[in-house]
Amino acid sequence: MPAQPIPPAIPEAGPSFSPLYRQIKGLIIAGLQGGEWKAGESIPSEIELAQRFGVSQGTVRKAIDELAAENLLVRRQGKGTFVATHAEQQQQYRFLRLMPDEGQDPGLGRQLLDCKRQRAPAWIAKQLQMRAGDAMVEVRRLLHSAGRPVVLDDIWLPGNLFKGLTTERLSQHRGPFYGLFETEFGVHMIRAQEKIRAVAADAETAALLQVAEGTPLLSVERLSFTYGDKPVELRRGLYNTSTHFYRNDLN
Amino acid sequence: MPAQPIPPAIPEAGPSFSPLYRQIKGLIIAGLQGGEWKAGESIPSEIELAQRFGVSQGTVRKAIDELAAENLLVRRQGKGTFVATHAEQQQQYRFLRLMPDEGQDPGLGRQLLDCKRQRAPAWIAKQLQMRAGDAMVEVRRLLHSAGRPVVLDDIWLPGNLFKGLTTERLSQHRGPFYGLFETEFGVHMIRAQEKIRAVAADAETAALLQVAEGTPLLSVERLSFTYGDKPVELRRGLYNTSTHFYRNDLN
DNA sequence: GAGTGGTCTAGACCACCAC
DNA sequence: TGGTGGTCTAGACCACTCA
Repeated sequence: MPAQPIPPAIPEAGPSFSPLYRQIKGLIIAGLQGGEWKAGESIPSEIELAQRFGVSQGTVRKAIDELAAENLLVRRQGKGTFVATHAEQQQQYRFLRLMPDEGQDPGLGRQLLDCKRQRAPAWIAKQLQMRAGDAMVEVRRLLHSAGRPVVLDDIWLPGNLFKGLTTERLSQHRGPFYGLFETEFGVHMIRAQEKIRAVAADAETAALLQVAEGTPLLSVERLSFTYGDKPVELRRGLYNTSTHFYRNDLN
Repeated sequence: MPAQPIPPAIPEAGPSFSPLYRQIKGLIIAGLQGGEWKAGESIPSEIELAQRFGVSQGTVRKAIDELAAENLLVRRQGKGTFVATHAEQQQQYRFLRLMPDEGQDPGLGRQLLDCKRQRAPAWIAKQLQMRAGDAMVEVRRLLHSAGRPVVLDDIWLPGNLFKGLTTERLSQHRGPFYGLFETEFGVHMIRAQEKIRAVAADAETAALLQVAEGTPLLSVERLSFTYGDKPVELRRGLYNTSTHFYRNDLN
C-alpha cells in the first residue's frame, strides 16, 4: 500500500504554485533590501537582469511591472528603471493626502517641536513589533499652511534603527522626513496603513493648532512598513479640517 | 523654403502616441458602456476578442490587464473574464472603508429613512454636472452595527437616470444600493473621490446617531463616477468613529 | 477532454533619451 | 548612434474549471 503524503499541520492558504517571474521579483526585492541599489539610483537594465537570472527579458519585465505598480520602482523610458524615493519633488509627501479647499498644492511649512528618546509604552511597542520598554525616538512637529498650523504630528520610531537621530539632524534637513530616513538610516517606507477617526481637540492640542478646545479634528494613525512587511514607524496626525480635507480615491 | 508644420493652438498635454492595446481597451470600454456585456456576465475569451479586433492574443491580454487593474473587469482562471459588479458577496461594499475596532467583518444593517424627489440645489448640481433646479433623488439612511447606528448617509442622484427609484424599490432590495443601480438602472459606479473632514454633530444628526450634540463625526463626501468620468452620485456619510474607523492603505 | 486564463520564450520593431 | 524601456507578435506549454 503506497504511503500517504503527509498533509501540512495547518492547511496552507498560500499559492500552491509560484511562477518564475515572482521568484525574480523576490530576487530584485532582496537586492533592494540588501542595499545593492540605493534610493534614486538605477537598477540594471532588463536585458542585463535577464542574463544574470538566466530567464528571458519578458519574465524580468513582468517582475518589474509588479514592482513598479507597487511603487517600489519607477520606470523611465529611454533612461532606465530607478529605485523609488520619497525625496524627489514629484514624490514629495507621497503618503500625505491633505489638500487645501482652494488650489492644488499643499505647500506646507514644517516646525519641529520636540525630538527625544523614550522607552516605548506597550501600545506603541506592540504595533512596532518591539518589547515594551525598548528604546524609541519620539518626534513632535507642526505643519503650517499660509502661516497657520494645520497638522500636529506625533511620530514614534524604533530606537535601534534610528540611532543618530537628533533634533539638530531633523531641523537642518530639507524635504520630507522620509527622504532623510532613506539617505541617513537606510530605511525605506514602502507601504502604510491608516486608521482615521474624528476626535475632539484637548487643551494642549487646541493651543498648538490655535483652535478652541473640543474642536473636531481628524485623527490619522499611520503604521508604515519597510521591506518584508516590517513596521518601522507609527505616526498620529491631528488635522484641522476647516480649510483642508483628506482626499481619497476609490476604485 | 519648406512650409513650417502648424503648431497646435494649445500645446497638447496628452500622449503623442497611442499604442494598439489602448485602442483595444477603448473598444472594450465602449462595449461595457453600451451594455453589450452586463454586470456579472462574462465577456468573450481573449482568443475570440483577438480575432474580432484583428490583433494578437497578447495585445488583448494587455488591454484586459489594465481594465482588471482598474477593477472594471475580473479575471477568473479557467472560467473567463467577467464584468465587475458591486452585487457580489466578495465585492460588497467595495467603496466602504469602515472597519470595526474588534473583528474584521463590518456586518452592517440598513435602515431606510427617506427617499424623495427634489430640485437640485446649486452646490449639488454643480458636482453632478446638472443645472440648479434639475430633478434629483434624495435618499437618507442609517447603517447599524450590532443594533447601534454608526453611519448616517445622505445620497443625491440625478433624477433623469433614476426615474423609477422609490422608497418601496429601495426597501425591498437586498444587498448594496450599487447592485440595485446596476441591475435596475444600468448605472455602474467604477470610481469615486472622497473628501474627508471632522465635523461636530448637529442636533438632528446627534438624535439619529444616538450621540450627544457636538460629538466629533467623520464627514465623508463621496462623488462617484461611471464610464467616461461622468459623475452620477453624490453622497455624504457621517460616521460615528467611537467603535469603528476609516481604513486606508497607502503605497 | 475541451476551453479558459496564466506563464515563458524569442524575436522584431518603435519611442525616448543621452552623448 | 547606441542604449533604454515599450509594443506587438507567434507559439509552446501550464494551471484551473467544468461537463
